[in-house]
Amino acid sequence: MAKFSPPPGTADIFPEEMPLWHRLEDTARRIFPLYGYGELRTPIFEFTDVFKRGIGDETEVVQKEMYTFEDRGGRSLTLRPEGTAGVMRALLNTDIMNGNEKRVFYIGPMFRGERPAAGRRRQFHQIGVENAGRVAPELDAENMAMMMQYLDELKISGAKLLINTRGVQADRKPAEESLNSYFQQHVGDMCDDCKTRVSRNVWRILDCKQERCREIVKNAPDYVSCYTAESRAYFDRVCELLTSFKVDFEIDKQLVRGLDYYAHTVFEVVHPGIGAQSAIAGGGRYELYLPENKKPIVGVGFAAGLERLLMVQETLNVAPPVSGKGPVFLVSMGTQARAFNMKLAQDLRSESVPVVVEVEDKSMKAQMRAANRANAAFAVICGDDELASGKLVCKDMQEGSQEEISQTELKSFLLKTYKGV
RNA sequence: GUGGAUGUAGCUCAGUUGGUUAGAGCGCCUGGUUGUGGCCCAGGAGGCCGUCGGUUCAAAUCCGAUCUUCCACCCCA
Repeated sequence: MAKFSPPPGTADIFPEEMPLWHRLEDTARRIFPLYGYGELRTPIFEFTDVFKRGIGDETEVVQKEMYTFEDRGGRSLTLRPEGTAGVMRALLNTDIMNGNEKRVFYIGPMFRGERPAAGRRRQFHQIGVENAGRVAPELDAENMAMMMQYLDELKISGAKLLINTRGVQADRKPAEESLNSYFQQHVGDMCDDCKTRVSRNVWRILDCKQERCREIVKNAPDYVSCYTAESRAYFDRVCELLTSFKVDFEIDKQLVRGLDYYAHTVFEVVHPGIGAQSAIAGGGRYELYLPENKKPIVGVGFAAGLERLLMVQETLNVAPPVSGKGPVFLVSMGTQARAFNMKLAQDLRSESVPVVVEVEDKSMKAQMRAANRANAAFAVICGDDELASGKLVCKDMQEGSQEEISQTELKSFLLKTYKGV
């Protein structure tokens, strides 16, 4: 039991739940190409510097959540805690830095050494999208529209899109100063965490959950007014476009995201009812520096947490995908019949008909029970009589009716019902 | 990393103020006359009561430690 449980924060995903996962993945593979995106697979671990530089040395993720280890050559490697940095590392091998746009998406596990809780795992799974190489409000808006279409296809209703702007690097200094001087005045009334945030990272104070801090945040200065007119126009354009796409959104000035590389638009999709971790997808525009890269890579993208999407689908009672027709269950009475059935099974499988055979010498009753449990569509019975007459008994498990049928007739019947041939 | 709950058969859970061979439902297995499932009936298998240590004549039940799971915080998807 406990002895055989997987490491904390990880989980085995069994065949029974796989259809739900495949729906998330298949939908991504169907929707994202409509916008010109292709799937990219990058390694699950990278050189540690890719994340240190890419995500930001100061971030919580990098400081205390990474699974870092040395390989035999003494290189420092890290299990990827997010997708963007690795994707950009891969795209650097293309001509992305010359203003060429790249559109890719990825699906896979991420690793963060946090304490597990509702919607938070140490190995979790994300589907993410990156549009790299160009800067344009059109791309930001399109990215969010695509994300919302994806969620819509997954029947995720009641999700709220929150957006905000972080401006560009030059905007942040004046904005930070204005926030700083305000919070300095209220330091005494803030929670312990926020007291240190005043000097370390004022932005974090904006999304503190403590009641007393929220009161203070309410009257915080409008830092966006410190941005340049250009940055504000960029954001306004993004909002206009979203409106014209009929994508509902809400501007949330308290939305700040934890990774250093964000610039301009940031956004998050939240859904109530899955616990404290209500963000099911999030992203934004970024300027990302990789080791030995003087110029940042620009792009816009988002990632959705698959476990959280599944949680939402569960609370919304989204119907599970309809499963296909159950298999053909071959019932054998006697060893000769079983040998016959084993061969027949191979023959049918080579024609893509799903077949299950009982290999132990069990009673007919037991085999029929097994057929029922396997959700078989048909049970085909073979015993001494059938071997002698050359006619098998085929029972429709749904109808309960059965008939004698020759092997060749059976085969063409099954091909027709399973493949429509 | 901090805090709060939790841990008994494959699953969901009972187990009274510590007292003999630890229970139920579901699931599983075998039967209910010769080779027919789902319903019903009967029987059966399956637990060192998370682990280690302590208190006691006696511990699933009390105490401690540890681990797991769950939830919250920090942070994020």
